[in-house]
Amino acid sequence: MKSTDDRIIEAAIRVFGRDGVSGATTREIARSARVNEVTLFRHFKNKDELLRQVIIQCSKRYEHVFNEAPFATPDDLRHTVQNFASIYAGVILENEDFVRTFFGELNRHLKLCQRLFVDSAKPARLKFIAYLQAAQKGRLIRRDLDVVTAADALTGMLLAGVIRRPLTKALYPYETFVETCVDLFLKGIEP
Amino acid sequence: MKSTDDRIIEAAIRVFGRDGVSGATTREIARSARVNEVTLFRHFKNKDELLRQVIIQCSKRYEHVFNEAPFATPDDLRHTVQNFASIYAGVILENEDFVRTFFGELNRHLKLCQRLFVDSAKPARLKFIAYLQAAQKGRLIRRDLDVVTAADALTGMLLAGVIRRPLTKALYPYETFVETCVDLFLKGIEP
DNA sequence: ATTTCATGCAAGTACATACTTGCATGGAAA
DNA sequence: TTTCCATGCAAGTATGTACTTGCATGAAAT
Repeated sequence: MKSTDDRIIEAAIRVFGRDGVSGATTREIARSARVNEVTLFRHFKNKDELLRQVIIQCSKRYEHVFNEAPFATPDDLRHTVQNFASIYAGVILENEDFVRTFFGELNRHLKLCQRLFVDSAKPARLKFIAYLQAAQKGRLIRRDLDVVTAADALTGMLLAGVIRRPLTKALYPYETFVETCVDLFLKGIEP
Repeated sequence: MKSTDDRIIEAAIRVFGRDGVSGATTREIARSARVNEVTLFRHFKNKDELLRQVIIQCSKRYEHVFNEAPFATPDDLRHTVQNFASIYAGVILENEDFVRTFFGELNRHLKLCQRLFVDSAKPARLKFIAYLQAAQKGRLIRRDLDVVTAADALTGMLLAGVIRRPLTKALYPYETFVETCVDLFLKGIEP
């Protein structure tokens, strides 16, 4: 049995993702959580506080997924990149609407978005970059490449694929797109 | 001397970009256009109609930029890709807030966003893809690559770079990121 | 000189939304 | 059994926002 807090947060995630932050109403969130609107305000001081808790909750979740799934396979660069890309793509695809909405809110909620998108993925990002740097020392990646920027270029492709998905899903499935991105990246970093 | 219509649309572009679609108020748009709020409603039936006109106006602008700037240089793949990337990056970077906001609105205004992001860039996109296909026939690009998806991967990197910019600009300037993307892409498509 | 027209301004309407208060209820803990 | 405590419900407040109406004004067209 889920706690009322959790039900409200789950509902808020759905409604924020669907209607946007200022488009989401406390009434609709409460309705979606099957809870009286008053109960919502008994659990969360106000809409802003609810938003904060939603972000904190989601950040923890993302961080957990990133940290639980080991992606680095020693001596197998291709495999490592594929794993990393697949985990990263998986997380954002599962939270497609939510992710899209909050990138749209970047200017209006910079701090929260930083926690949501940067802090939660930081350990995994650093681990991936460290792996690339090691591979670069081992001559598996060309020396003239800035692997930090390159890593962000990879996640950027995957992110854009999700954000644009409603515009492109008639053209190709997202999985195909991810494959091409990984393919491009791997060929692109070769010496 | 700019027409009142134009002043209102310019203001709406700014305010929509800054405050989001449902966050933007007609009062604030009017204020920003230095026009009485009543005047705004005399020129545009309602907020939705103003939104439509804003999108139409911006689409035309983007389309114009894409069509005016010739990027294809025969027999110089690198140059062509660089040109295309630089034009594409230029347009979205100049409209950073607006672009971010409306990608966040993709689910809620699919049709308008399609016009804004897909239709306006369609001719340029097709031209670029045709160029890549020709280069692929000329053995400048590896045969196993799906150039359509690859082209979208390139624009995806550039787009994500802009959308994430408030989160990354402390790390590297956008221009550096664009260079790395083009570099990765060019190496990635080589036979 | 007269008319036309775009605009400003003051005021107001209707509605939605965030948030509050007071009371009733039912189930779990004491 | 009694006491809590979380919740529901009805009602209400305060504010913001889209949008309207009526009138005044000044500049340009006739």
